[in-house]
Amino acid sequence: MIELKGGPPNVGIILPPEYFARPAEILARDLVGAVVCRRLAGEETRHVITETEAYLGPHDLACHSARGRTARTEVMYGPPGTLYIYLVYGLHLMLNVVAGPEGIGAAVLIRSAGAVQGPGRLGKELALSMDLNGREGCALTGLWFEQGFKPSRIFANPRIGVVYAGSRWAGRKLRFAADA
DNA sequence: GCAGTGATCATA
DNA sequence: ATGATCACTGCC
Repeated sequence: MIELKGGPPNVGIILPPEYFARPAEILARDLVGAVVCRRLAGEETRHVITETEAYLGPHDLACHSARGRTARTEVMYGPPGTLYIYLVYGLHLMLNVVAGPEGIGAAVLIRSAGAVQGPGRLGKELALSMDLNGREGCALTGLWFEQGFKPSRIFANPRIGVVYAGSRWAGRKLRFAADA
């Protein structure tokens, strides 16, 4: 487990798959302040993650895996650290990482990073494509995560766009954002 | 405020 | 095969 202590921040250390092998609720909180990195055509870009959401598994009615294991949700059941990408509203590709423990179908949605606010815009900024779906987040894939900074303050609020899940789940504070 | 856009999933 | 439903955004 990687821990940020006092002193100079350890930027540039790639988060290994084991890092993601924790409950989504914990992981989502810890990923705020981490860095999402992309390499495309030889160019590397980095954005500090500012907003995430946790999707806990089949018991979480807002989670895709609550509808069972399907062709789309299959990758959520894969190893932690796997990228889960999907299209919403016919337009926007969402970036998620599978959380642990393996096999329960939990993931963390990366909503905002750097100056880019909103998961759809982030998908565009990172030039996501469906062939990243199911791949491990690592340098070879061209999309990975690095250790970043510990935000001074993190807010927890209800997730966006999940009212259909009912108040019990829509109301839970599973969305995490850094102090702006 | 709401139209656009297309994969996905349930119903048949 | 058909139709409703979206982890949203941008322009009215």
